[in-house]
Amino acid sequence: MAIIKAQKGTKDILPADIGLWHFMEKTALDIFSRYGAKEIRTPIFEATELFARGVGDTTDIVNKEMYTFEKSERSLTLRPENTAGVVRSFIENGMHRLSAPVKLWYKGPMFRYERPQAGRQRQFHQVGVEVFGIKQPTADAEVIFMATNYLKALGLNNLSVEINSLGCPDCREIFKSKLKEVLKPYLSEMCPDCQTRYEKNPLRLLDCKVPECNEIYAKPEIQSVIQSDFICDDCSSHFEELKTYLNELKIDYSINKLLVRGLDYYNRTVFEIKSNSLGSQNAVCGGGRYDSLVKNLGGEDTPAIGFAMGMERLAALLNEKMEYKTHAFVISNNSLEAIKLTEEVRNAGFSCEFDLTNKKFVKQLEKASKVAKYALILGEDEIAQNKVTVKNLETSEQKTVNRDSKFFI
RNA sequence: GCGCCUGUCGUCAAGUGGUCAAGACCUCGGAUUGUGGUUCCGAUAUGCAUGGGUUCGAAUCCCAUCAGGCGCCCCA
Repeated sequence: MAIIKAQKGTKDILPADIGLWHFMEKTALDIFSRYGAKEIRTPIFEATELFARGVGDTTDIVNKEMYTFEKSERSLTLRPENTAGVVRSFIENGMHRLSAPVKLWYKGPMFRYERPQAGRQRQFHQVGVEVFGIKQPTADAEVIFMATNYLKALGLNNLSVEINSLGCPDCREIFKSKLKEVLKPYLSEMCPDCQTRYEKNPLRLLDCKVPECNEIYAKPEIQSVIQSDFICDDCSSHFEELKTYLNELKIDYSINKLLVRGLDYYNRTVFEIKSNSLGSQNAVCGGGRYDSLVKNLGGEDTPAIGFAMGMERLAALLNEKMEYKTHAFVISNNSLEAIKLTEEVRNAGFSCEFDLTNKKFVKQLEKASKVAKYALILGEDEIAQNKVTVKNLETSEQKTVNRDSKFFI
């Protein structure tokens, strides 16, 4: 009979890798807590409309990548990202009445119907942070600190931070129309993708990889528009203040004027953190400010900023195996005594196992050396004297001690 | 949705039309009569993703399907 396999783009996280995931999750709790962030867990599925209104119905994520299904005449969707869900919960639970800022973090699976490739799955995991209620750039800085400190705590150093400001809706519209105007004469020479982007999201034109397009965009009159500081005075001073904080705190970053991001809700600050050892899906973190999303979803007008990180991509960079070893393995040909001692050690708070099949001494020791740090040898002599021989399986040191002493620590 | 590549034991892998489909690791059994990870012996694919086709003969050639990898698009 044919076996049933995991679905395309989904993966098991096996015991051999789970240590790494526990490490990422524990570090998230540890680091984000230092900033006063609290974990929130929202449902895996939400009303489809939440994503259409929240993420934006012109985005690819909403247009072609959602897992949507009908149940009891409702249209439901497996969350493709978690900002919309967290915002929904923020509004629904009246969190705007909590003392600002409200700092939330989350981790969990997300679902996007895409062609899988390196660093991209259909079910993948994100860990992210959202900070609500602060319009000042101090929040932008703090969110970027949270991201960089988390990555540092994981032991990831060779990552580059890129930032940009998209401006507010007003100044962005002016920039968009300027850009479209200067590009209009070349529209017919651009690649088909760029022609649709020209209408849909002109800002995205700029990081096209087709050589012909790049030639066009390299023209002086177009570069002068791209490189111009189009953002208004308020947006500009917000961005300058953020840069001051990053400079003073010695965060290594660069400004990428082409950094746009694909979700509709961003304004002002956007940022990405990239690795150069991940192939083409190289962003481990993406985030930005979304000051109008809470209001657009029906809540009180509340500024907000956040980020999300792809945990599979982090795991790919953290290639160390963190396999758990059992603390102790009891070796004895007396099953009853082995059970008793094993339970004693477990009750003292340590992981412990014994050979359930009562194999020969040598086999038990061999098994112990594979799975445990210590062997607790309980032979005829030890039982008779109420003792146990404790052997360190890495150093081979061993000593025989009284059974009731704290030998296992 | 598009392009390129791949699919042999749990894992890595040899084999490119004609002996019983190498080998290694893992796993399991045994030997060495209480000391392993670093000894020795043995077991483990009538099967080469699946379904068709070509051929006297196919894991090896062809087609389709499925799955995987990489890239485009997009994104974490």
